[in-house]
This record gives sequence, structure tokens and C-alpha cells, in this order.
Amino acid sequence: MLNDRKFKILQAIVNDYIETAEPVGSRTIAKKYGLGVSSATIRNEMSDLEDLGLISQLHSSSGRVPSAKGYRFFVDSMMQRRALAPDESLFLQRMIIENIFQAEYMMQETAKALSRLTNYPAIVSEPHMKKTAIKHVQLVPLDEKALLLVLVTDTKTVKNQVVNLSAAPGYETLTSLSAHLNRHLAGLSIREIDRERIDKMLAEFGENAHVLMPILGIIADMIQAEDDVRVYTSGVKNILAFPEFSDKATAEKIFHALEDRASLFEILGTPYAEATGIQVIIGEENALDLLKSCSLIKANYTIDNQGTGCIALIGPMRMDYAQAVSVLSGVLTNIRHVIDALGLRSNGGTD
Amino acid sequence: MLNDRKFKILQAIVNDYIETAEPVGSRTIAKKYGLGVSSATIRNEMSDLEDLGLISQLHSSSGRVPSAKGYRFFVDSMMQRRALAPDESLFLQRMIIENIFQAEYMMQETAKALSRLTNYPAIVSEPHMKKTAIKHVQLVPLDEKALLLVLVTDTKTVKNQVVNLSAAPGYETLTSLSAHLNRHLAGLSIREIDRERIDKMLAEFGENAHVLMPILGIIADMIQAEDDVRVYTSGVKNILAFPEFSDKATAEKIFHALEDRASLFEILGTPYAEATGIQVIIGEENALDLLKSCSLIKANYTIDNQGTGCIALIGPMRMDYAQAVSVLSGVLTNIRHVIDALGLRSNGGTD
DNA sequence: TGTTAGCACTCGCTCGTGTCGAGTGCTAAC
DNA sequence: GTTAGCACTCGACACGAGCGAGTGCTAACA
Repeated sequence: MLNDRKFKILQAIVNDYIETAEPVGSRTIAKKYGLGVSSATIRNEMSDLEDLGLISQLHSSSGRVPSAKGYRFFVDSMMQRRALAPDESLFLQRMIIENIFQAEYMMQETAKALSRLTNYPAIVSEPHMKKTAIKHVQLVPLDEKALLLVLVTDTKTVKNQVVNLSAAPGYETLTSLSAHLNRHLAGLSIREIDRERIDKMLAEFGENAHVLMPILGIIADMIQAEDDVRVYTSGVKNILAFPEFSDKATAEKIFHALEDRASLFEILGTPYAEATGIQVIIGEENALDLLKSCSLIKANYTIDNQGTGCIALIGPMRMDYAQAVSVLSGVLTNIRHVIDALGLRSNGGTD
Repeated sequence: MLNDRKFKILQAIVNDYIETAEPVGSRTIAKKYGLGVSSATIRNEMSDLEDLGLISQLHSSSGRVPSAKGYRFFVDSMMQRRALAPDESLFLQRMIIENIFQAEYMMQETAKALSRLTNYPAIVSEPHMKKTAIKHVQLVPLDEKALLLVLVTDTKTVKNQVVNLSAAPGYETLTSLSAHLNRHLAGLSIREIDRERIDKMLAEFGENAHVLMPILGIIADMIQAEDDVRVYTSGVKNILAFPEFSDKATAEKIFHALEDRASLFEILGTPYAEATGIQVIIGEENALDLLKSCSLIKANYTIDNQGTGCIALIGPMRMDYAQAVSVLSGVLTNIRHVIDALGLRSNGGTD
């Protein structure tokens, strides 16, 4: 499609513009990217590239800027996947070690790592768990009027909540009630707890039957909350560093969108389970108006039978795609390691 | 010190400048704040106010702007404490109800409420717990190679962590080990767990002695983490809305400071336990260079025998002190209610 | 036929100038 | 003590000239 020289010129324009955020002129290319031809020749080639819609001018005597189509071509055909630098790998490895036993912080930490390494805002969503099941329930004494309910789910997350009662049973009683609860509930999802089972449990609870219903209600709430997908961001302030967002109104809009749960899901797109690998969505390709001047780099990861989560980076169209893609890919590998270590059977898309 | 008319003029200048962020001229005051005198008279009075250092001019023909001294006088002598609006009270009350049983989210929610109600960035730090004691320990089975350790402290926070072992004991064993742990550890702080006690426990653990040391190590870590004071922010993006921070470099510096734990503590100031009531720190009165052009409104709250936490709002010097102070005061009352309800014996400073 | 030097042209950027208006300080009159 | 009037200051804004980076076109050259 493009001869070698046009290819190199387009590459030079994209790279230079990513680096400087200034329109790139023919002389700059001739001097800085030594192709062995004069600026006049480059001008002719640039004119052709413009006819192809790969670059464009802001006004009739300015340098050229890559168009969305140009970025697309760059990403698809000439971007060199960069290997992670040693310190980047180290950073990610350390993150695994620190987080492998704390699944609940992992997503937040992943977002932090992404934005730290790339200086772009990062979004990470938890996998959508289709039907969380109870793995273990434990009642822990607190004081005369309260006990603590600890719930472990099959997704290895742990939740706890204080249960206030007019009179809480003592330690021994709670231990035996915990045993009853586990025998009945372990392995069940919330829908499987039917009338019949509750009746049986009420009978076993005997004089403590009055504590059962509040507990079941709280368990239901907890699982409900667990079924809600959480979503984390990090490094949002980095957008202030990009000249394309120097307009305060734009910056504030993006800040706002990245603070709001609903719009975060809009950005990630639903259903986002379909695609595998790392997707690069450039400018106008974004569904959201707000992001038409941004690029989004995202990837899905899947936990078998439990659903798909999403990690993403947002930047200006002029973002460093090579870096962003390689860091995202490294983080994706990390997530898979952690999921495997936790025994959750990862099925994350290859890239 | 000031005659009645000067008083009113200064008040008008401060109020108008807080509202508009534009230097206030004599005609504006004459027209908008009908004092019954002409602009010329007001000009004479303004000249006197400037001699007193209460207001100043940006250049020789601009309107007047309150000086730091002027704001100080305003706050000390003429600010009218505003009552909370019904919807604000409602908002705060609902927040209590939703959070009273989730002490760990309370601080984050408090910060959110503060910034939501005032549109200023908010900072909330947890009280510094001097010596967290163990209230209850529970071991919960997970699978063949792991168990869950749940720790309840005397501050009513609950922590849990997965303990990985080569072979984890079964349910009955864990129940009896939990009982041993509680008998020995309940009521102790980490320093009180001495060699002698550990030896006794090792003896009681019998064939399961090998799990004790990892568990004690993790408990120590948890309490250590609990002794670390956490600090939360909310609404930082609001600074973008103030013209005084329209300079992107300034905005970014503040963003940065409000993201960094260490600088947050610098902002709150240590030791911050001394003062009671709501403090208003204006411009240059701030110790930190970064905040010399900002104002800080803060208050401490104390939990008996456990230490002091801090809540604060940051804004431009031209901030709405009356609103900020009343909202902060309302939130302070809220915190005391929650602390009382949790049985933590509040001792928060009156204001 | 492809490449290059030269040149006219475009257009954003910067800087100086002029005008406008909000605001002040001073003075004289009430 | 208060006010009207007036000269003065100075930032904001608009306008125009000059500059320079960059382009497109053309003619000459290898």
C-alpha cells in the first residue's frame, strides 16, 4: 500500500508528534530522521500521504499531524512492540508478590501500577461474577449486643459485617451455630437458599432461631454487593500534563467521567466480554462523545465461569501506543499469574 | 477599631470578592450594598481600610481585594455562622445511618460528604491509635492449604488475611485453636505477647504448633497496619473550578500534594492534637509554601485514650468561610454521634 | 522520471499601538 | 463630613505590521 519511503515518513511524523505534540514539518523530518532526501521530496510525499487521509494539516501553512486513520495504520502496521524495561518488570513482579494474598486490593494496585508506569489514567474493573457462592460462614463474638459475621465466597474474597442484636449468644453457642450454618450453606449461591432449608435451620437453631433471619439477610446483602462489579481508577490527574487537555473545561469533564461509576462502565463498554487481546480504540472510534478526542487501550481478562473484567488506559490520540500496549500486556500477564496462584483458573485472552 | 461604616464596607468587599473573584470597586459597593452614601465617600473609607492593611490593590487603578489580614478580621469579627440548610442536614443524617456500622468506611464517607457539600477538597485522617489491642481472633477454614485469620480490635475494626500453609488443620481443630488463641490473646496489645506466653501457647497447640508462629506474625503485621494512621481525600478535582488555580502548574502541584500521604500529614500539621474547635488558617499563616495562597479550615476530633484525628477543607483564600465552617461543624457533630454509637467515647473539641 | 533548489504564498504568533472603561485620588463646593 | 467633577492610571481588547515556519508549484538537473 505504501512504498518504503512513505512508510518511513509516516512513521517519523507519528513518532515526532507523539513526542513533541507539535505539527511536524518537512524540514524537521529531513534533518531529524535522515532519510537521505531533501525536504522538497518529503513535501511531495507528505502531500500524497495527506491525499491518502493518513495525515492532515491544521491550517494551510502548518506542519502535518497524524489523522485518526494515520494512528490506526501506525498501530496496525508499524508499531514496534516494546519489551518491558528491567525496572518496569521488577516493579510489576514486586506488585505480584505484595498482592497475591490480598485479592481485594489487587485491582486497585493494578490500576496504580498501570498509571505509575505509563503516566496515563488507568481504569480497572473487577470481573462480573455471575453467581457468587458461599464457601464459609463464621460468627465471631464481639460483645453482649453484637456479633461479627464473616463470609468467605468461592471467589476468595472475604467480607465481614457487624450484626447488632438485642442479645448476642456467647462464644460456644456461636461456634455451634457457625457449624450449623456451614453445613447448610456451604457451596450454595443465594438463590439456592429456599424455604425448606431455612425451616430446617430454624429448627436446628432452637432458642437462637431469632438470630438466623438477620444473619441470612446480611449474607444476602453481602453476596449482592459482591455481585456488583467494582471499578477502580488511578492517575487521573495525569491528564493535566497533556496539552490537548489544557482546556480546563475538557479536563474537568474527563475528571468527572472518571469519577463516576456509570460513565466508567460506558467507557469500558458493555458487553465487553467478547474481544480477546489488547484492543486499541482511536479517537472517533470511541462510542462516547467525550472520548472522541482520546484513545483507549484496553484488554479483558477472564476468570473461568465467573466472568470477564477489563483493564484500560486512557490518553490523548497522540499517546505512546507502543509503551501503553506493552505495559498493559505486562500487567495482563501479572493478573493471570495472580489468578492462577489463587486457584481461580484464568482464561485471559492472549494478545 | 473600625467604625460602623468601615465595618460594613469591609464586609461588603469580602463578601463580594468571595462571590465574584473580581476586585471590588467603590461604585459596586455603593450600588449593590446600598449604604446610603456615594461612591466617593466609600473611596475615602476604602483608602483608610487600605492604610490599615485590611484590603489591597493589585494595581493603582483596580478595585480592592481583601488582604490576608482582612480575611482574618472577617473570620474573627464579622463572619456570621450559617445554620445548615435542611437538605444539608438531611444529607449528613443519612450518612450517619448508612455508615454507623461500618467504621472502616466512615472516614472515606466523611471526606466525600465534606467535599460534596462545600465543593472544596476535603482531607480526613483517622485517629492515631496508640496501642491497638486484640479483642477477638478467629481462624476460619478455607481449603487444604489455607485458612483465614480474622482479627477484631478494640477499635471495632475487623481485618482478615489468608494464611497459606503446607497443610491446614480442619474445621474442628481450627475451632479449638481459635479458642486457645482467644484465651491467651484477648485484651492484649502486641507488646504484651511475650516469650513466656508464646511458650504456653505452643504447648497447648500440640501437634499444630507449627501454625502458631505464622499466625502470630500476621497478627503483629495487622496491628502494625492498624497503628498506621490512614488519611483520605475527596473532591480534589474541585480545585479546577477556582480561577486562582487556573494556572495548570499550581493545580498540578496541589493535586500532587493531595495524593501523597506524607504531604497530607504536613498539611494537617503535626502534632495536631493540641487545638480544639474549628481552626481557620489563612494564606501566609500556613506553614507550607504550597498553601501560602490557600486557606485551610480544620478541626480535630478525639477518641478517648486512642488519639486525635483531623478533618479539613482546602480552598483559595477567597473561600466561603461561613459555609465551610458550618459544614465542618456539622460533620464534626456527626462524627461524634457515630463515635458515641460505636461506644468509643468521643472527646471531640467543642467549637 | 525522480529529485532538488528556488520562490511566492499562507497563516499563526508576537509585539507595539490605540482605544475603552473601570476605578482611583484629589479638589472644590455644598 | 459628604459629594460631584475631573484628571489620571492601568488592564483588557482589538487592530495591524512584521516575522518565520511551512507549504505548493515550477523549472532545472541527473
